[in-house]
Amino acid sequence: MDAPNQPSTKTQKGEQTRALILNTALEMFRERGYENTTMRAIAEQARVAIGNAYYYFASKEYLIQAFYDRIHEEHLAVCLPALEKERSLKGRLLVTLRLKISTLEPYHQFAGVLFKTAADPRSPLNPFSPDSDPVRRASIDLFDHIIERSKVRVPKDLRVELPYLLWLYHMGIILFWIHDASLEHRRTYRLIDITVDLVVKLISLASNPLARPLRKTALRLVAELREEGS
Amino acid sequence: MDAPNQPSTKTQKGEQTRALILNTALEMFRERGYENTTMRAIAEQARVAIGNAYYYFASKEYLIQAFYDRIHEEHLAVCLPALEKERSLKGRLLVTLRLKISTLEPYHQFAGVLFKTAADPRSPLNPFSPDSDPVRRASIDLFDHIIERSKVRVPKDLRVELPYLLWLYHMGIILFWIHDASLEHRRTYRLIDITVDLVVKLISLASNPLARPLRKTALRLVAELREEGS
DNA sequence: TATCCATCTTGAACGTGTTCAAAAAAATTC
DNA sequence: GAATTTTTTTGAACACGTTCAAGATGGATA
Repeated sequence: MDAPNQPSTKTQKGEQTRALILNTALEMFRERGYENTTMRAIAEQARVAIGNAYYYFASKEYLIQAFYDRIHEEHLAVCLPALEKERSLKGRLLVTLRLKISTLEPYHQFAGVLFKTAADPRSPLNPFSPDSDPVRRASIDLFDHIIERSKVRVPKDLRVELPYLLWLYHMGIILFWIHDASLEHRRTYRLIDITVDLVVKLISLASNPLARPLRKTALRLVAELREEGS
Repeated sequence: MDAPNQPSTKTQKGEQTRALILNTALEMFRERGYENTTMRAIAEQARVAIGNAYYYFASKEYLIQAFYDRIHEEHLAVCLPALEKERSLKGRLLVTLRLKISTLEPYHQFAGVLFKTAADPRSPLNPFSPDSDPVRRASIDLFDHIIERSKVRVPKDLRVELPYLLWLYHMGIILFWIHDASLEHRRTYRLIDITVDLVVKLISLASNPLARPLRKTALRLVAELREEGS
């Protein structure tokens, strides 16, 4: 059995074929959308037998998993340099979220399917599922980095949970963007502006010593909800 | 063209066939799950041609739409009587949410698919889509009724938005329940207990005259997000 | 070089959701 | 009650995602 995200390719040639299929698929998804791109069409375009696509990707959905990985890479590539110039938490969050949306931009119509499958608790694409673990961790790490190198100081208990909470918040923004039919997704950018402001103020409030009991209660709730099973 | 929720049945016999197919489908969904129930199997069990099922339900997904309607009816049937004995907002919310979860109980494994398709912005099953309008309205009305006949007094501006906000909150609870793998979904019931308490306190806080500016800002944000398009 | 074996590739075949032209049944009109 | 129109019912046919037994490839071993 292979590790979920380490596809079964032991050869350089295999790696090439895998990349070829994935690139072809993503390009076609971007151009025609997910539903309108058949596995047969992908295989044909990549000049490969249909069974071969299934050798590298267990199902059509698994191509989306690979999409997650790529989006995260692209986002990092533009986001990290931009973050160098920002020290305030507010500025850092703004930059990160705006660039996330612009990175996703070419895939907007495709993104619907993305969250459709992601919402199924039994789907491997569910952002909370084990299969998504690596990307999720990497994504949460980015928010950790955002806080770490900003000027804000937050209490330890909150500091620990904050990256995860910000990641959740950022998922909420993406969910909104998916449903956002406004021109150039202006409403999403507006939502980012407004809520980043709110979030930063809220963090500031929650960091106040007077808010300690309330913060403890809230964090206990969060911790409980994150627990698994039983 | 037919109204989305008024299925194309002009005859009493048609209505019967429609009901037969729907009942057969829901029973099979409950017993074997959604994916494991094929349209062919439904048609066979209902002793009907497969094309006939498609005459009444545009797609397999539309059977879920009908499921929404039925769940809401069943919920009302147990909820309204129980609400007669409760006058506090807290008690009324607790009763409503607990009974909602217990009504959904038999369909837990099926519910995953439900939200999977519901999350797709282009799907007619999206709770925000026009096709879902009637059920959504009815569901929001229930929360209106909960507030109206409780003892609480809230400012007009909040009062107007509150049913919708509580409906959103209740959707969040259902989302959690879908992912809840704990025994008898204890964690969901616990979440209800904790968050109902929070929500009631929050409403109380927000109703305080001192909170007026903050409340206005928050409500403006909500109103803006509810807006459609452009 | 010849043999071997893991890796990669193939495409026919299966079951699925869905469509549609045609037939049957029922309702309406004359 | 016959003719006509509307509504309902039928099932073969289509395209899709997916599976799998069989074959091809190419590097390691002898």
